Amino acid sequence: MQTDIPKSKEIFKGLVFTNDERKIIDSKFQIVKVKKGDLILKAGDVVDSQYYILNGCLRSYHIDAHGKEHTIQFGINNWWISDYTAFFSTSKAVMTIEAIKNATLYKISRENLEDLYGQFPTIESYYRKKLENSFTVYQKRILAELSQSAKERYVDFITTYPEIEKSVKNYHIASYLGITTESLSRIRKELSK
Amino acid sequence: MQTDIPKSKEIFKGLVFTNDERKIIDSKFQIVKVKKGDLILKAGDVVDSQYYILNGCLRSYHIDAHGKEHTIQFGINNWWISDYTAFFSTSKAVMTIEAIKNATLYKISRENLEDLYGQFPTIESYYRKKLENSFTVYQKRILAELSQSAKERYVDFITTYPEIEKSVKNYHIASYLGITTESLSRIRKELSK
DNA sequence: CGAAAATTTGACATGACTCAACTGGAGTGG
DNA sequence: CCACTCCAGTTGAGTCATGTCAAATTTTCG
Repeated sequence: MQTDIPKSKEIFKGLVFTNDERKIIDSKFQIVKVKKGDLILKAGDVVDSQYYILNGCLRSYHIDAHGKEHTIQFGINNWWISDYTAFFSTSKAVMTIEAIKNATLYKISRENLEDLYGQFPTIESYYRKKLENSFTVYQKRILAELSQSAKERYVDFITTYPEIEKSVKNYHIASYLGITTESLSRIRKELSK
Repeated sequence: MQTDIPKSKEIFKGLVFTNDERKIIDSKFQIVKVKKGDLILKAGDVVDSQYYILNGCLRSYHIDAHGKEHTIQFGINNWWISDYTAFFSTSKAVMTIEAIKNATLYKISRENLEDLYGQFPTIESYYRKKLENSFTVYQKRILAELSQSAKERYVDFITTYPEIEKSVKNYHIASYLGITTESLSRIRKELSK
């Protein structure tokens, strides 16, 4: 039975709960299995959930005015993914989230999450830390875009996220770095020397 | 007397407190006056405070490996400023914060802030919202850097932040947009036609 | 195996950078 | 009140990184 899987042990690894507490927490999450190519969220959708990634690989991307895709985030084991901008402001999604590989997710709604915040302060501070971390990661990315060449950013990417590199296509990486696949190809050729 | 200024009325405009509560809150903030050119934080410093800007204008910037400055944030009336990456992780500052104009700030230490969190849940959620907003702003900026030309980003900047444009030099804006002053000058010439 | 998808390559275009020189204004001091 | 300096902004010429478009090649996978 799916409901017997102790999701809280996966998700909140550092936190301590009693068995009864774990039952409550686990009941707030819903297992979602997606296949490669599936979209779990489309631009324009109402966003009322976020997703913990048990396994698999996903990416969230934005399609700009010229129809080009820009990857904002990849997600693998143990990461979270959603359109947070829309999730926070209860506005419509500007991002699309796609499974790059088959994946198993634990979905939680805003409502259930707020329930957990109320009952478990440690969960609220877990999410706060997560948000603070994401903020820091975003700031680093802004600085990287302002100060580094495409080549430097690519090298940083593959050294920082070797696990992600294994799971995604080069054109996904290009769309994360903000360059064309052709440019990425030339950078890779340069580096292989 | 400085301590009689009701800081909480400025800072937490939407929130309701009793007079006694306001006294407690106000006591956690310290008034700091800075002159144009002053640095309130330098890269390498320990960061244990954040600042509410009552008036004036500041910017936070990072100096990269080639010695170039990249402005991460401007701050004017009613905004907050700090090196949040360092503040959150209690690590050393990577940002420098400079007063662009004389300014009056309300400073709060991490310790005092955590006190307030404990006593006033509405303050904790005020800061959560603030963080969520900043996250959203950063995401927009990442997407702008990935998908827009320097000219488009400049136009966005001056329409989104007309108040800031008034207070800062063009070379500050250039360092925010990630372009040289020469390029910005050419963009402005183009637009003036 | 064969078709579709992903990547690479080539030729050329372009936006932004670099460096150096110049302009115009805002003080400042003789 | 002029000469001087400093600072911000502008302009010009040449360069470079990355983009565009088209075609060739390689990889993936049904």
